[in-house]
Amino acid sequence: MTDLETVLLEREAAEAEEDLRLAMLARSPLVTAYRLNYVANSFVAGLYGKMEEETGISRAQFVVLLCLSVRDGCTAQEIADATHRPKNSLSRAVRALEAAGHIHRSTDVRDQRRQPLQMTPSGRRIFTQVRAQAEAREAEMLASLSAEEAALLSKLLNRIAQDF
Amino acid sequence: MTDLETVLLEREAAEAEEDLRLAMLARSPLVTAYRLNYVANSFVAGLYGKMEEETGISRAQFVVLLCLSVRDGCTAQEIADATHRPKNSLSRAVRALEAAGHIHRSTDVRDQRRQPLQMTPSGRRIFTQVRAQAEAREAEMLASLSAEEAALLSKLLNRIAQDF
DNA sequence: ATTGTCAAGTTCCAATTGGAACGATTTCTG
DNA sequence: CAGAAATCGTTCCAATTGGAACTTGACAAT
Repeated sequence: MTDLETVLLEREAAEAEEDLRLAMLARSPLVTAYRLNYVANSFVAGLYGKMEEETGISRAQFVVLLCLSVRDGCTAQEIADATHRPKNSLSRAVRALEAAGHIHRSTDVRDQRRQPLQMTPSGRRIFTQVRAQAEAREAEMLASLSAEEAALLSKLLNRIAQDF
Repeated sequence: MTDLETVLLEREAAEAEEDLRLAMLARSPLVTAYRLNYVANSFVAGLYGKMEEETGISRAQFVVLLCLSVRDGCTAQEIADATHRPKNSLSRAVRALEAAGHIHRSTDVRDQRRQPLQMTPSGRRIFTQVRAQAEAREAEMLASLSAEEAALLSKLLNRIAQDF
């Protein structure tokens, strides 16, 4: 087989392979929802595997750190409510983060059921790392858009998220 | 406790509860990615449980039907490539759909490894049902946007999805 | 023809998941 | 104040998941 033939066949294969992918993005029922989920899945697919492997921080653990970065001292229950994640997996994530020394867990003296969580310096260090990875992935994601378009996208998503 | 007090306390509780949720949406690092994933999760969370319970169609099965609705006769491998879903779970979904009589699976005479899939009339019927559910959910999702804004959102997501 | 490589689909299995029940604590109600 | 109801976090366990190995088939190179 000549090089040219090889190239042509590879291109054809690549096109056939991408064909359904692009057809779905272009014409599937639920186009908007499909595109939204497609992009969201692509985002996390690339990210969490690498993150866990390089830093040992799982998806649930990252969510916890992200929440603490916004409101240090919040509880697992509040995180569960805010992110719609099952509280038992958050419980596991909290324990792992605590074991790794990335967060500190205390008991609310007013209400001993509540256990406010706080990032330790080690937690802040690791969060800086994983945030950088995630931000890089976000930048890749938005690379096809201009700054104005990206801002608009974010605004529209925010509007939807408010009561959804 | 008076009714008014009850209402006020409930509102306060609801606000405290939503506080972190809204704070995350407003100020978390990775705002755009966070909002995107939040909306995508909210979309599927409500949908797939109800869908499976009411029609017996799982998420993976829905994906297969959705692909067949765009390209009848495509194979499990093509679906896996197009949707980035592991092929073993698609294999299971295909078997279940076939067992339920919703799809027909043949063997490509040219290449006996390939098994083109086709919706049966029963499959088309059930797909009409689940598509209606999903479209209703999509409509809920987009309810906060005008038609123009929704179209713009879809366009921006499509642009991102093209090479991401 | 034979051998090696690759692709489609399946199966195996270890790990993860999340719903449900639980124990401990607080809050509500009568 | 006593009992009921609700809340926070944990544990249990059945089911799902997806990576990796496997089977079968196609095809290129020799």
